[in-house]
Amino acid sequence: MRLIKKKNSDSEQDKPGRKPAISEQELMEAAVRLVDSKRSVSSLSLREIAREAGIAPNSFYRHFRDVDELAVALIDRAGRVLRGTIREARKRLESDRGGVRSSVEVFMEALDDDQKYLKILLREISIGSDAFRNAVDRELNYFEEELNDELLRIVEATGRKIHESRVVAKAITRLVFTLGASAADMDIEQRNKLTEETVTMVRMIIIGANAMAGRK
Amino acid sequence: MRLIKKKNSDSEQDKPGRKPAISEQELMEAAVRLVDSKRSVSSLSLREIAREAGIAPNSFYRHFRDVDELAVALIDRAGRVLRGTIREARKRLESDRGGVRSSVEVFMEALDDDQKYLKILLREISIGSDAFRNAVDRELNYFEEELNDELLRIVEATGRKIHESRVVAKAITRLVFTLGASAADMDIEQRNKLTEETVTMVRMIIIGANAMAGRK
DNA sequence: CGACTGTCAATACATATGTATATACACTTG
DNA sequence: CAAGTGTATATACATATGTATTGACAGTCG
Repeated sequence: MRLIKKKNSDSEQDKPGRKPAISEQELMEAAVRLVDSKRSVSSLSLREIAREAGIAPNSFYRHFRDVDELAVALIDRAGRVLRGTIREARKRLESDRGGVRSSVEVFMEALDDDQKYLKILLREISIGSDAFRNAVDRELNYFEEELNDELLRIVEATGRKIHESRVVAKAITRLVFTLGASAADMDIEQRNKLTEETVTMVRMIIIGANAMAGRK
Repeated sequence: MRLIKKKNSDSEQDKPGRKPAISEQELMEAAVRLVDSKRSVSSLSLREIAREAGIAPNSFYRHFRDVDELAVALIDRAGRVLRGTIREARKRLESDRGGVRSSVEVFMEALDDDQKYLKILLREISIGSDAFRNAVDRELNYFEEELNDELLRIVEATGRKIHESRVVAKAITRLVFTLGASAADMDIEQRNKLTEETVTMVRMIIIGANAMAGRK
């Protein structure tokens, strides 16, 4: 006998009889709330999410066909957040010296900022449905491509050479993502240490790639 | 009204009234059989595993308290396989030139050899209970340490210097594991390409670390 | 106004899960 | 042989899950 009605006029309303007491957004947030260090999105049950969101189990279907569909939507959202992060990191990468550190820092900070979204993306790489994995893969490749572009730009700008820029981009991407994922549950101190290490690793790769280009 | 009895006299028998129609081994294998590209060990249900193993659900308890306990046992087993792989890779790493490639190859081959075990370890890093994650972490650190030892040995032997060998070991470990995990579901051609890339990446890191040590 | 439409809740059901209890069997040991 | 022990089974139960059905309500449009 619930008579509570909740209006949300902040999103688009186009169709006729439309009165969403809850939005996809809110459902996604409910799911995010349930994802902690030991639970993956795809392991959540429909009823669980509905419960957390305060709606009847069946109402879930009005918004998503599946939990998986919700999950993909989450990844897409995380992707958007990530792109913002990339844009920021790119800016800071312009100069070679010091650029690496602050780029990595941007990424690590993003783990806190838009909090869970990025964490989720990082962690759920290995699990979940095909659709899910594909969504994550898309984001990873996007990151890789962006990084590659940036490397090529730097090469052109500085006149320095680089060996197999695509492989360099891939190595850096995988490393940063992997380490970022494990950083998600760390305290500040540990994370700072990890950030330092990551910076060193990235430098090693870049310097190594330069050296290999030189020798050739 | 099952009267089928299965004897297995191949394992140890110490306690008095002992007649395990099924062994922990077989239970673990049943679980492995159920783990495909989209299912993690920890997502399997007790009943599912029991069904696959051909025993009653309750019989599961005679061997493991939990599915998680089974999972940890699996990781331990994977660890043992991994250590064998490391030992092999180490041998081939002795010489710097060509050693990297064949070491990486050993690792990639191990993905097929003892098949699922390594795959499972690689994939389940991000999911599962704390006990599970700890078990995986232990193996990762072990690998890292071994690699570090080897790097130091090479440094001493060749007189070449290396910058922050621990970080180098960590970078290589994470990279190889991450890429190995994604290689698990690839066809031969793709995997060969990935192996090449991985070799290049590892070389970049080592050369970069050498260069950084030189500059210092 | 009345018809329509999209959103939600309530109820219900078949199925799956973890586990408690009780029991049958086989083997060891005295 | 009788007792004890470990292994396995069958049955049962409370609970959780995905989803089908039905109906209530609020907005929109004619």
